[in-house]
Amino acid sequence: MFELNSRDPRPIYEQIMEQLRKYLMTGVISENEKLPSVRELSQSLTINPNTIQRAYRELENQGYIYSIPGKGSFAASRADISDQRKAKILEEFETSSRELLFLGETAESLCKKIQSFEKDRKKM
Amino acid sequence: MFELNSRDPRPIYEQIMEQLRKYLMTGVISENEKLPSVRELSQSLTINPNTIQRAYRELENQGYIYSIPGKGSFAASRADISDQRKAKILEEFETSSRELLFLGETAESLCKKIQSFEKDRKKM
DNA sequence: TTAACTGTATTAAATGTGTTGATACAGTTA
DNA sequence: TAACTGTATCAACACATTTAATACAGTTAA
Repeated sequence: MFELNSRDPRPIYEQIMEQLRKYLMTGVISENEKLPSVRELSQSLTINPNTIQRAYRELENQGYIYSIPGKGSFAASRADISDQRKAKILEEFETSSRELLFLGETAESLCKKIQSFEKDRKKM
Repeated sequence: MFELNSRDPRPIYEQIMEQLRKYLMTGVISENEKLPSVRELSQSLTINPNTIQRAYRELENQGYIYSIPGKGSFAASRADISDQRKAKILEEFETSSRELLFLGETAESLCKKIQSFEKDRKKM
């Protein structure tokens, strides 16, 4: 389910966070679904449990997952994702949009891309 | 002109890169305009010249600026920005757009934002 | 030509972050 | 009770970032 890319310069815990977000968005993981345990995932990826723990802790802070001691970690509902996290994504959206416009992309071409992203979502 | 934010967790050289890109996009710095020299900027920011040098080196690799030994560093034209850099920005745009759609934003609301960004540009 | 600028390169040391490893404690479940 | 869960802590190591001190070469103006 989870995979690591040794060429990726980002920290391992960030790679895991990104993959889990992606699985949530694409429906590979559903709301309230149980995630692999810290130890289980650390064994299957051959990395230290502390690294998984860090990824899970930050994902919980951002509202993507919730953990119950003794039971496990679970995917949260998208309504639980923190406003702080949403604000950060909006900022990335604004920054990249403005730079693409600066580079010559038109508003129309960017809007078309967004509409095609939306179509991808509806296929699920 | 340039400022550092000690609360910003990003490396200093990245903060400088982001500010220069922003100044280029907003027209604060024009094409072929001379930038502060490595030593000058390092003194005004009270940081090591090597850190400025690194920011300038990477900005040059991405095509945002060009340097002439003995003369100085200058803002490049937007046409010189590397395709690799453009591809990276497009990727950030796609990632943030898809996640915002997942979080409930509509394609229409995102397109409206882009159109307002475009209006901001035309005011310059 | 000299002096004072420019960019660039190199090496070493200090610091912070990411990661590992080992260990421990408490709650849950069969 | 045994085997799971999450969580916490500490020490050690690797690596990236930053500083510091120099050095060299091209440009420019006095």
